Amino acid sequence: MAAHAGCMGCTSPTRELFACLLPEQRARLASSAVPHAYRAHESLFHEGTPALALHCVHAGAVKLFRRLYSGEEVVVGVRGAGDLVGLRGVLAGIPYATTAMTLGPATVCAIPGATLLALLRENAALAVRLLGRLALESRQAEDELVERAHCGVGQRTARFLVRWLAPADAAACAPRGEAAPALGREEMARLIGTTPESLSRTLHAFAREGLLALEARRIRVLDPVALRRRAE
Amino acid sequence: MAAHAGCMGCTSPTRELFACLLPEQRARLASSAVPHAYRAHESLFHEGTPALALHCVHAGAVKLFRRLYSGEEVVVGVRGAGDLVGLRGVLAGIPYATTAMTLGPATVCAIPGATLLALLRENAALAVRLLGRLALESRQAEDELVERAHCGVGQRTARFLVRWLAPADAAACAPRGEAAPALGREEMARLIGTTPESLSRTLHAFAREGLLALEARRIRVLDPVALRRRAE
DNA sequence: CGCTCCGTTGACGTAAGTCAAGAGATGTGG
DNA sequence: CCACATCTCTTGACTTACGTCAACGGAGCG
Repeated sequence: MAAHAGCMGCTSPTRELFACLLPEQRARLASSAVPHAYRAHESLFHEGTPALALHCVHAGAVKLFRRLYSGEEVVVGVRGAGDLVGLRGVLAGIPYATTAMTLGPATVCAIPGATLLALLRENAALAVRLLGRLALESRQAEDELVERAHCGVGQRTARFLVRWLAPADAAACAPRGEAAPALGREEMARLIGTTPESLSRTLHAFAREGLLALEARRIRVLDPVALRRRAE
Repeated sequence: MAAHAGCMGCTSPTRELFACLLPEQRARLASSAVPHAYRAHESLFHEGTPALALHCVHAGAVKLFRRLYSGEEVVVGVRGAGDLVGLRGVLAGIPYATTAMTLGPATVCAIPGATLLALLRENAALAVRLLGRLALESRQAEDELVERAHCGVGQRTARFLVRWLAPADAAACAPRGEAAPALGREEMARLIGTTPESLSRTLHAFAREGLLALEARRIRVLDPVALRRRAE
């Protein structure tokens, strides 16, 4: 158990989620949930493979994407500390629809699907909470769709930067304090749903307007208010 | 009960979903699930309002959309016979994120959220099935996102026509046999995520290639194979 | 007959992807 | 420490797919 102190850390932003467990159940969860420190660009699971585990992101960030026949990857979402990854597949008993890959160093707990389903059968409150999470997941996908459909690259970029660099709700979640990993242009572009070239132009346009400072690999926000307004 | 024969019809494509109910439970469902015949362009519920009921589409088609500040609507999905609408809001206890509106005449059952949640508490099997549906909903949104992100208007149009006009799985679901309602260009364009002008051009391009015949308000598929290939 | 509405078509504008070349970085071996 | 190779980023020129605007045409209807 002591060995899994880190995993109870895993349940830290997720603590509320598992707060409804009985001590015995919590122990069971702790003993089978295996926390793992990933390095950058490691994958948690692959599109199309059976959903064996639910992943709780403790620290770091994870991108979810599908690979098209053409080989290019379409990112459908990014998850950070406190988020669950792979919930849908586990709950519905269907294969993962996306590949999950860390964007930087990350700590992630893997909760075996069987364990989760067992807990879920015993504890209705947990079921309700997970349901809420699944609903959130569905909503996020929809939001993402609307955003891509309607917003231009500029707006999407601004929105991304706000979410990525701003510990907006830093007040609430302490572990989010960690600096977001510096991304390459290629990767950042994919997360936003554009190309490195277009991203570069957009970024420099923002810099010219005094919103950002571009230094080496680092992006510093100079005018958060204007940036947020740009994100609408 | 006899009055609700139509509603057990409502559970017809959905029959499998509610097959797990005990007779007593099924009776309870039947007595509170109210089937209603909608006319074209009536709304089932509105974005932002509390999710009071789960809607089962018995016949017809329903579009789900959000309205932007600008006033334009973004369609995030279309549901047909056998599909559930509004599941997410009811299960998660959050307001509807979209407005649901019939595309043509439609028969839809409204199951009060309270009734559903009560049944759900008693019947774990039902919970699991609904969960699967919610997972499906989440996946559909993701699919839609990938499609919009990657495919051009031509491909999306072809894909839409295949889904809309082809009783592809007509074998399985009999009630789907009904002709899809003829849509105006404006509406069809929105469903595809484009403009009436672009749609018109695309449609006529398809017609020139011999894939379609455009007669008055009706679109007839001349070469289903080629059309499907065009949809990838 | 003339109205309005919808669909069609053309001309044009624009955002963003593509291609290609250059400019910094970063790293490696001599 | 420099020379060289590699890689990422940036920039410019070009292309393309669509959206936008506007005019036109036909169908339905009073």
